[in-house]
Amino acid sequence: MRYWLFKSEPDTWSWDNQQSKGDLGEEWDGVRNYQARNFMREMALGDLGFFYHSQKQKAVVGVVQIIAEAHPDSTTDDERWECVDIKAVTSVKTPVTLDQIKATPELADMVLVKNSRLSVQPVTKAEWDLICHMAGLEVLG
DNA sequence: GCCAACGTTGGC
DNA sequence: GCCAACGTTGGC
Repeated sequence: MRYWLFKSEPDTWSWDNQQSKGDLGEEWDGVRNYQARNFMREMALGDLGFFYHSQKQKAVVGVVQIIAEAHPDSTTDDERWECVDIKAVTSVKTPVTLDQIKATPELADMVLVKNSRLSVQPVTKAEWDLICHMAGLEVLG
């Protein structure tokens, strides 16, 4: 079991949008970055991830699960680009903001902090557990 | 709205 | 294979 973080601009695709898809989930399409794509190729069915709102809110707002491993991105004919499907699992009780993450020494090495432009990124088990705790969630996975 | 950081593209 | 130019992202 590995852990991930998916970043989205809420104006483009929000947590509400994601939740409205229910258990059917949705393709995490549109990624045009090799690093992000490579992480998606590493994802396994059942892996969990955080759903992060960039821009205005800048906070972890939900938990998602991988429901389909990497496959061609239906929004392009360019076969380089692949994506996974994810579904919403649960909303956080309390959003965990970027400010909080930055202010937490144990989270200072997160990719979210170190490489703020990467839209799909790995999260360590320790980071996962701590953020779940900060979000008011039972630790999942 | 600005700008820094970063990734990609294309010419050489 | 290098590097300048360009486009995009995301925090501020």
